Amino acid sequence: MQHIFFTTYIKILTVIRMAEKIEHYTDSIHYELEQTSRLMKMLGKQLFEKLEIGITMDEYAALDTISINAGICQRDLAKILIKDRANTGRILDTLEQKGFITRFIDTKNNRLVKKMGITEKGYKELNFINKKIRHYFESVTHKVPEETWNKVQSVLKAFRLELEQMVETNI
Amino acid sequence: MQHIFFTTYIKILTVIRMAEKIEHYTDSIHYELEQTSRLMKMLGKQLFEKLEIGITMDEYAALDTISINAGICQRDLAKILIKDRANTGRILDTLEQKGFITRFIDTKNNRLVKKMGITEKGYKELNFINKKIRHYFESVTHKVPEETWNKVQSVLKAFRLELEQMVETNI
DNA sequence: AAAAATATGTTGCATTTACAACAATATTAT
DNA sequence: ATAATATTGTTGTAAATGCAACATATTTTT
Repeated sequence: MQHIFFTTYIKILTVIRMAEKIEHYTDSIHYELEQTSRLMKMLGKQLFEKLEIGITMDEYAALDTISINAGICQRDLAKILIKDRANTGRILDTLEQKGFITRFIDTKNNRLVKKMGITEKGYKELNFINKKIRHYFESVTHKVPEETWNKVQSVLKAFRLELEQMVETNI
Repeated sequence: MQHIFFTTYIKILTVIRMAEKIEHYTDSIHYELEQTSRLMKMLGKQLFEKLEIGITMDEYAALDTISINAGICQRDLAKILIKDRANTGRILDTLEQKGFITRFIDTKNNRLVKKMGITEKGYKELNFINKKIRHYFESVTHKVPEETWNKVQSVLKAFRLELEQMVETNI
Protein backbone atom coordinates (compact mmCIF):
# COMPACT_ATOMS: atom_id res chain seq x y z
CA MET A 1 0.00 0.00 0.00
CA GLN A 2 2.72 2.37 0.97
CA HIS A 3 4.67 1.92 -2.24
CA ILE A 4 1.74 3.28 -4.23
CA PHE A 5 2.02 6.57 -2.40
CA PHE A 6 5.71 6.46 -2.97
CA THR A 7 5.32 5.83 -6.69
CA THR A 8 2.88 8.70 -6.96
CA TYR A 9 5.30 10.93 -5.12
CA ILE A 10 8.06 10.06 -7.54
CA LYS A 11 5.78 10.75 -10.48
CA ILE A 12 4.85 14.16 -9.13
CA LEU A 13 8.47 14.97 -8.55
CA THR A 14 9.27 13.97 -12.10
CA VAL A 15 6.53 16.20 -13.46
CA ILE A 16 7.76 19.12 -11.43
CA ARG A 17 11.31 18.48 -12.58
CA MET A 18 10.25 18.47 -16.19
CA ALA A 19 8.19 21.61 -15.77
CA GLU A 20 11.00 23.61 -14.27
CA LYS A 21 13.64 21.99 -16.43
CA ILE A 22 16.36 24.53 -17.04
CA GLU A 23 18.69 24.53 -19.95
CA HIS A 24 22.01 24.48 -18.23
CA TYR A 25 24.87 26.44 -19.69
CA THR A 26 27.13 23.50 -19.05
CA ASP A 27 24.94 21.44 -21.39
CA SER A 28 25.21 23.99 -24.18
CA ILE A 29 27.23 23.66 -27.33
CA HIS A 30 29.18 26.73 -26.27
CA TYR A 31 30.48 25.10 -23.13
CA GLU A 32 31.05 21.77 -24.87
CA LEU A 33 33.21 23.57 -27.41
CA GLU A 34 35.23 25.31 -24.73
CA GLN A 35 35.86 22.18 -22.72
CA THR A 36 36.78 20.09 -25.73
CA SER A 37 39.12 22.76 -26.98
CA ARG A 38 40.72 23.08 -23.54
CA LEU A 39 41.44 19.35 -23.43
CA MET A 40 42.75 19.41 -26.98
CA LYS A 41 45.12 22.20 -26.04
CA MET A 42 46.37 20.32 -22.99
CA LEU A 43 46.97 17.23 -25.08
CA GLY A 44 48.86 19.24 -27.66
CA LYS A 45 51.07 20.83 -25.04
CA GLN A 46 51.85 17.48 -23.43
CA LEU A 47 52.60 15.99 -26.84
CA PHE A 48 54.99 18.80 -27.76
CA GLU A 49 56.83 18.32 -24.49
CA LYS A 50 56.96 14.55 -24.79
CA LEU A 51 58.29 14.70 -28.35
CA GLU A 52 60.73 17.41 -27.29
CA ILE A 53 59.56 19.87 -29.91
CA GLY A 54 61.38 23.12 -29.30
CA ILE A 55 58.50 25.51 -29.90
CA THR A 56 55.07 26.01 -28.38
CA MET A 57 51.75 25.19 -30.02
CA ASP A 58 51.12 28.90 -30.51
CA GLU A 59 54.43 29.36 -32.27
CA TYR A 60 53.67 26.31 -34.38
CA ALA A 61 50.30 27.72 -35.44
CA ALA A 62 51.93 31.06 -36.25
CA LEU A 63 54.67 29.38 -38.27
CA ASP A 64 52.11 27.37 -40.19
CA THR A 65 50.06 30.48 -40.92
CA ILE A 66 53.14 32.36 -42.11
CA SER A 67 54.09 29.48 -44.39
CA ILE A 68 50.72 29.85 -46.08
CA ASN A 69 50.62 33.66 -46.15
CA ALA A 70 54.09 34.65 -47.29
CA GLY A 71 54.83 38.35 -46.86
CA ILE A 72 52.02 39.00 -44.42
CA CYS A 73 52.38 41.89 -41.99
CA GLN A 74 52.11 41.55 -38.21
CA ARG A 75 48.66 43.00 -37.76
CA ASP A 76 47.12 40.85 -40.47
CA LEU A 77 48.74 37.81 -38.94
CA ALA A 78 47.34 38.79 -35.55
CA LYS A 79 43.87 38.96 -37.08
CA ILE A 80 44.18 35.45 -38.46
CA LEU A 81 45.57 34.07 -35.21
CA ILE A 82 42.97 36.02 -33.18
CA LYS A 83 45.66 37.34 -30.88
CA ASP A 84 46.42 40.92 -29.97
CA ARG A 85 49.29 42.72 -31.65
CA ALA A 86 51.43 42.67 -28.54
CA ASN A 87 51.37 38.92 -28.18
CA THR A 88 51.75 38.31 -31.88
CA GLY A 89 54.84 40.49 -31.89
CA ARG A 90 56.33 38.55 -29.01
CA ILE A 91 55.67 35.20 -30.68
CA LEU A 92 57.37 36.51 -33.82
CA ASP A 93 60.35 37.67 -31.76
CA THR A 94 61.00 34.15 -30.58
CA LEU A 95 60.38 32.61 -34.01
CA GLU A 96 62.81 35.09 -35.52
CA GLN A 97 65.34 34.52 -32.77
CA LYS A 98 65.18 30.81 -33.47
CA GLY A 99 65.75 31.48 -37.15
CA PHE A 100 62.43 30.10 -38.36
CA ILE A 101 61.23 33.36 -39.90
CA THR A 102 62.75 36.54 -41.30
CA ARG A 103 61.24 39.96 -40.85
CA PHE A 104 61.68 42.95 -43.11
CA ILE A 105 60.30 46.44 -43.34
CA ASP A 106 58.00 47.11 -46.27
CA THR A 107 55.04 49.30 -47.10
CA LYS A 108 51.35 48.50 -47.19
CA ASN A 109 48.99 51.26 -48.24
CA ASN A 110 51.86 53.73 -48.05
CA ARG A 111 52.50 52.72 -44.45
CA LEU A 112 55.62 51.13 -43.07
CA VAL A 113 54.89 47.65 -41.83
CA LYS A 114 56.88 44.66 -40.66
CA LYS A 115 56.39 41.83 -43.09
CA MET A 116 57.75 38.35 -42.67
CA GLY A 117 58.39 35.05 -44.35
CA ILE A 118 59.31 31.53 -43.34
CA THR A 119 62.96 30.55 -43.70
CA GLU A 120 64.33 27.32 -45.10
CA LYS A 121 65.09 26.29 -41.54
CA GLY A 122 61.58 27.18 -40.47
CA TYR A 123 60.10 25.22 -43.35
CA LYS A 124 62.09 22.17 -42.40
CA GLU A 125 61.09 22.53 -38.78
CA LEU A 126 57.43 22.79 -39.80
CA ASN A 127 57.59 19.63 -41.87
CA PHE A 128 59.51 17.90 -39.13
CA ILE A 129 56.85 18.74 -36.56
CA ASN A 130 54.05 17.76 -38.93
CA LYS A 131 55.57 14.34 -39.43
CA LYS A 132 56.17 13.89 -35.73
CA ILE A 133 52.70 14.77 -34.51
CA ARG A 134 50.52 13.50 -37.35
CA HIS A 135 50.21 10.00 -35.98
CA TYR A 136 49.26 11.21 -32.51
CA PHE A 137 46.68 13.68 -33.72
CA GLU A 138 45.09 11.10 -35.97
CA SER A 139 44.88 8.58 -33.15
CA VAL A 140 42.63 10.97 -31.24
CA THR A 141 40.17 11.45 -34.06
CA HIS A 142 40.26 8.08 -35.75
CA LYS A 143 37.22 6.64 -33.96
CA VAL A 144 34.92 9.10 -35.69
CA PRO A 145 34.74 8.63 -39.48
CA GLU A 146 36.48 11.30 -41.50
CA GLU A 147 33.31 12.33 -43.27
CA THR A 148 31.68 13.12 -39.96
CA TRP A 149 34.62 15.29 -39.04
CA ASN A 150 34.30 17.14 -42.33
CA LYS A 151 30.68 17.90 -41.55
CA VAL A 152 31.48 19.03 -38.04
CA GLN A 153 34.26 21.19 -39.34
CA SER A 154 32.06 22.85 -41.94
CA VAL A 155 29.40 23.60 -39.31
CA LEU A 156 32.03 25.07 -37.04
CA LYS A 157 33.42 27.17 -39.86
CA ALA A 158 29.99 28.64 -40.59
CA PHE A 159 29.51 29.19 -36.89
CA ARG A 160 32.84 30.92 -36.67
CA LEU A 161 31.98 33.32 -39.47
CA GLU A 162 28.84 34.23 -37.55
CA LEU A 163 30.88 34.79 -34.42
CA GLU A 164 33.45 36.92 -36.17
CA GLN A 165 30.74 39.37 -37.13
CA MET A 166 29.49 39.70 -33.58
CA VAL A 167 32.72 39.88 -31.64
CA GLU A 168 34.67 43.10 -31.28
CA THR A 169 38.23 42.04 -31.86
CA ASN A 170 40.09 45.36 -31.63
CA ILE A 171 43.14 43.91 -33.37
CA MET B 1 53.80 30.04 -78.95
CA GLN B 2 55.22 31.32 -75.73
CA HIS B 3 52.00 30.92 -73.81
CA ILE B 4 52.08 27.19 -74.40
CA PHE B 5 55.32 26.90 -72.54
CA PHE B 6 53.84 29.08 -69.87
CA THR B 7 50.74 26.93 -69.56
CA THR B 8 52.87 23.83 -69.36
CA TYR B 9 54.95 25.45 -66.68
CA ILE B 10 51.84 26.23 -64.65
CA LYS B 11 50.62 22.67 -65.03
CA ILE B 12 53.90 21.27 -63.82
CA LEU B 13 53.87 23.63 -60.89
CA THR B 14 50.36 22.51 -60.04
CA VAL B 15 51.34 18.88 -60.15
CA ILE B 16 54.28 19.52 -57.90
CA ARG B 17 52.09 21.47 -55.52
CA MET B 18 49.58 18.64 -55.33
CA ALA B 19 52.29 16.08 -54.84
CA GLU B 20 53.85 17.89 -51.92
CA LYS B 21 50.52 19.07 -50.57
CA ILE B 22 50.80 19.29 -46.83
CA GLU B 23 47.95 19.00 -44.40
CA HIS B 24 48.23 22.23 -42.53
CA TYR B 25 47.62 22.25 -38.82
CA THR B 26 45.60 25.42 -39.24
CA ASP B 27 43.20 23.47 -41.46
CA SER B 28 42.70 20.75 -38.89
CA ILE B 29 39.66 20.16 -36.77
CA HIS B 30 41.84 20.71 -33.71
CA TYR B 31 42.72 24.24 -34.68
CA GLU B 32 39.21 24.99 -35.88
CA LEU B 33 37.91 23.95 -32.48
CA GLU B 34 40.38 26.15 -30.68
CA GLN B 35 39.69 29.23 -32.75
CA THR B 36 35.93 28.83 -32.58
CA SER B 37 36.08 28.33 -28.86
CA ARG B 38 38.34 31.36 -28.45
CA LEU B 39 35.87 33.55 -30.32
CA MET B 40 32.97 32.15 -28.33
CA LYS B 41 34.75 32.99 -25.11
CA MET B 42 35.43 36.54 -26.26
CA LEU B 43 31.80 36.98 -27.18
CA GLY B 44 30.70 35.65 -23.82
CA LYS B 45 32.98 37.99 -21.96
CA GLN B 46 31.81 41.00 -23.94
CA LEU B 47 28.20 39.98 -23.39
CA PHE B 48 28.66 39.64 -19.63
CA GLU B 49 30.21 43.10 -19.50
CA LYS B 50 27.57 44.67 -21.70
CA LEU B 51 24.72 43.20 -19.65
CA GLU B 52 26.55 44.19 -16.46
CA ILE B 53 26.54 40.70 -15.04
CA GLY B 54 28.51 40.79 -11.83
CA ILE B 55 30.39 37.51 -12.23
CA THR B 56 32.74 36.07 -14.82
CA MET B 57 31.96 33.32 -17.29
CA ASP B 58 34.14 30.94 -15.28
CA GLU B 59 32.25 31.72 -12.08
CA TYR B 60 29.01 31.26 -13.98
CA ALA B 61 30.05 27.84 -15.25
CA ALA B 62 31.13 26.86 -11.73
CA LEU B 63 27.86 28.06 -10.23
CA ASP B 64 25.90 26.13 -12.84
CA THR B 65 27.90 22.98 -12.16
CA ILE B 66 27.39 23.32 -8.41
CA SER B 67 23.66 23.77 -8.92
CA ILE B 68 23.60 20.40 -10.66
CA ASN B 69 25.98 18.59 -8.29
CA ALA B 70 24.83 19.60 -4.86
CA GLY B 71 27.29 18.68 -2.10
CA ILE B 72 30.24 18.16 -4.41
CA CYS B 73 33.73 18.63 -2.98
CA GLN B 74 36.32 21.00 -4.43
CA ARG B 75 38.51 18.49 -6.16
CA ASP B 76 35.61 16.75 -7.87
CA LEU B 77 34.35 20.11 -9.04
CA ALA B 78 37.81 20.94 -10.37
CA LYS B 79 37.77 17.70 -12.35
CA ILE B 80 34.45 18.59 -13.97
CA LEU B 81 35.54 22.15 -14.73
CA ILE B 82 38.96 20.93 -15.96
CA LYS B 83 40.73 23.49 -13.80
CA ASP B 84 43.45 22.93 -11.24
CA ARG B 85 42.57 22.86 -7.56
CA ALA B 86 44.22 26.21 -6.88
CA ASN B 87 42.12 28.09 -9.37
CA THR B 88 38.95 26.26 -8.48
CA GLY B 89 39.47 27.23 -4.87
CA ARG B 90 39.92 30.85 -5.79
CA ILE B 91 36.78 30.89 -7.93
CA LEU B 92 34.85 29.38 -5.02
CA ASP B 93 36.25 32.05 -2.69
CA THR B 94 34.68 34.79 -4.76
CA LEU B 95 31.41 32.90 -5.23
CA GLU B 96 31.21 32.37 -1.49
CA GLN B 97 32.15 35.95 -0.75
CA LYS B 98 29.32 37.08 -3.04
CA GLY B 99 26.92 34.80 -1.19
CA PHE B 100 26.10 32.56 -4.13
CA ILE B 101 27.38 29.37 -2.52
CA THR B 102 27.95 28.01 0.97
CA ARG B 103 30.86 25.81 1.92
CA PHE B 104 31.00 23.32 4.74
CA ILE B 105 33.42 20.74 6.01
CA ASP B 106 32.40 17.13 5.57
CA THR B 107 34.01 13.77 5.02
CA LYS B 108 34.48 11.74 1.87
CA ASN B 109 36.17 8.34 2.18
CA ASN B 110 37.08 9.18 5.78
CA ARG B 111 38.82 12.32 4.62
CA LEU B 112 37.91 15.87 5.53
CA VAL B 113 36.79 17.76 2.44
CA LYS B 114 35.18 21.08 1.66
CA LYS B 115 31.78 20.49 0.19
CA MET B 116 29.49 23.17 -1.14
CA GLY B 117 26.01 23.99 -2.28
CA ILE B 118 24.28 26.79 -4.13
CA THR B 119 22.38 29.31 -1.99
CA GLU B 120 18.94 30.73 -2.66
CA LYS B 121 20.65 33.93 -3.73
CA GLY B 122 22.96 31.99 -6.02
CA TYR B 123 20.04 30.11 -7.54
CA LYS B 124 18.22 33.36 -8.27
CA GLU B 125 21.37 34.84 -9.77
CA LEU B 126 21.81 31.78 -11.96
CA ASN B 127 18.25 31.97 -13.30
CA PHE B 128 18.62 35.71 -13.74
CA ILE B 129 21.73 35.28 -15.85
CA ASN B 130 20.17 32.44 -17.83
CA LYS B 131 17.21 34.62 -18.77
CA LYS B 132 19.43 37.55 -19.65
CA ILE B 133 21.83 35.73 -21.96
CA ARG B 134 19.57 33.12 -23.52
CA HIS B 135 18.43 35.36 -26.34
CA TYR B 136 21.96 36.41 -27.24
CA PHE B 137 23.36 32.90 -27.20
CA GLU B 138 20.53 31.65 -29.37
CA SER B 139 21.05 34.43 -31.88
CA VAL B 140 24.56 33.13 -32.56
CA THR B 141 23.51 29.57 -33.24
CA HIS B 142 20.09 30.07 -34.83
CA LYS B 143 21.34 29.92 -38.43
CA VAL B 144 22.29 26.29 -38.05
CA PRO B 145 19.30 23.98 -37.42
CA GLU B 146 19.04 22.62 -33.92
CA GLU B 147 19.29 19.03 -35.05
CA THR B 148 22.63 19.72 -36.67
CA TRP B 149 23.87 21.19 -33.44
CA ASN B 150 22.76 18.10 -31.57
CA LYS B 151 24.78 15.95 -33.92
CA VAL B 152 27.82 18.18 -33.62
CA GLN B 153 27.49 18.17 -29.87
CA SER B 154 27.29 14.39 -29.69
CA VAL B 155 30.37 14.02 -31.87
CA LEU B 156 32.23 16.47 -29.68
CA LYS B 157 31.15 14.64 -26.56
CA ALA B 158 32.47 11.35 -27.89
CA PHE B 159 35.65 13.13 -28.94
CA ARG B 160 35.98 14.62 -25.49
CA LEU B 161 35.72 11.23 -23.82
CA GLU B 162 38.53 10.04 -26.04
CA LEU B 163 40.60 13.06 -25.10
CA GLU B 164 39.99 12.62 -21.40
CA GLN B 165 41.58 9.21 -21.56
CA MET B 166 44.70 10.50 -23.24
CA VAL B 167 45.34 13.72 -21.34
CA GLU B 168 47.09 13.72 -18.00
CA THR B 169 45.05 16.10 -15.94
CA ASN B 170 46.79 15.90 -12.54
CA ILE B 171 43.77 17.37 -10.77
C1' DA C 1 47.40 74.27 -43.30
C1' DA C 2 46.24 72.65 -38.86
C1' DA C 3 43.77 69.30 -36.23
C1' DA C 4 41.68 65.01 -35.66
C1' DA C 5 41.48 60.37 -36.70
C1' DT C 6 43.57 56.01 -38.32
C1' DA C 7 47.12 52.39 -38.87
C1' DT C 8 51.03 49.89 -37.12
C1' DG C 9 54.11 48.18 -33.83
C1' DT C 10 56.13 48.29 -29.00
C1' DT C 11 56.27 48.70 -23.94
C1' DG C 12 54.46 48.27 -19.40
C1' DC C 13 51.18 46.62 -16.26
C1' DA C 14 47.46 43.98 -14.31
C1' DT C 15 44.90 39.90 -14.54
C1' DT C 16 44.67 34.99 -15.37
C1' DT C 17 46.47 30.64 -15.37
C1' DA C 18 49.43 26.85 -14.55
C1' DC C 19 52.57 24.52 -11.71
C1' DA C 20 55.16 23.23 -7.84
C1' DA C 21 55.65 23.05 -2.91
C1' DC C 22 53.55 22.66 1.33
C1' DA C 23 50.38 21.24 5.38
C1' DA C 24 47.33 18.03 7.27
C1' DT C 25 45.38 13.64 7.33
C1' DA C 26 44.49 8.82 5.93
C1' DT C 27 45.83 4.65 3.68
C1' DT C 28 49.09 1.19 2.26
C1' DA C 29 53.54 -1.16 2.34
C1' DT C 30 57.50 -2.94 4.56
C1' DA D 1 54.89 -0.02 14.09
C1' DT D 2 57.16 2.78 11.16
C1' DA D 3 57.81 4.52 6.63
C1' DA D 4 56.12 5.46 2.25
C1' DT D 5 52.35 6.83 -0.50
C1' DA D 6 47.90 9.12 -1.57
C1' DT D 7 44.15 12.63 -0.93
C1' DT D 8 42.63 17.26 -0.31
C1' DG D 9 43.10 22.03 -0.02
C1' DT D 10 46.10 26.32 0.23
C1' DT D 11 49.96 29.40 -0.80
C1' DG D 12 53.53 31.25 -3.61
C1' DT D 13 55.64 32.02 -7.93
C1' DA D 14 56.47 32.11 -12.74
C1' DA D 15 54.50 32.28 -17.28
C1' DA D 16 50.80 33.64 -20.50
C1' DT D 17 47.43 36.71 -21.90
C1' DG D 18 44.94 40.84 -22.51
C1' DC D 19 44.58 45.70 -22.33
C1' DA D 20 45.74 50.38 -22.24
C1' DA D 21 49.15 53.81 -23.32
C1' DC D 22 52.63 55.31 -26.19
C1' DA D 23 55.54 56.45 -30.51
C1' DT D 24 55.54 57.13 -35.31
C1' DA D 25 53.67 57.96 -39.57
C1' DT D 26 49.73 58.67 -42.75
C1' DT D 27 45.16 59.86 -44.02
C1' DT D 28 41.02 62.44 -43.42
C1' DT D 29 38.48 66.36 -41.68
C1' DT D 30 37.76 71.14 -40.75
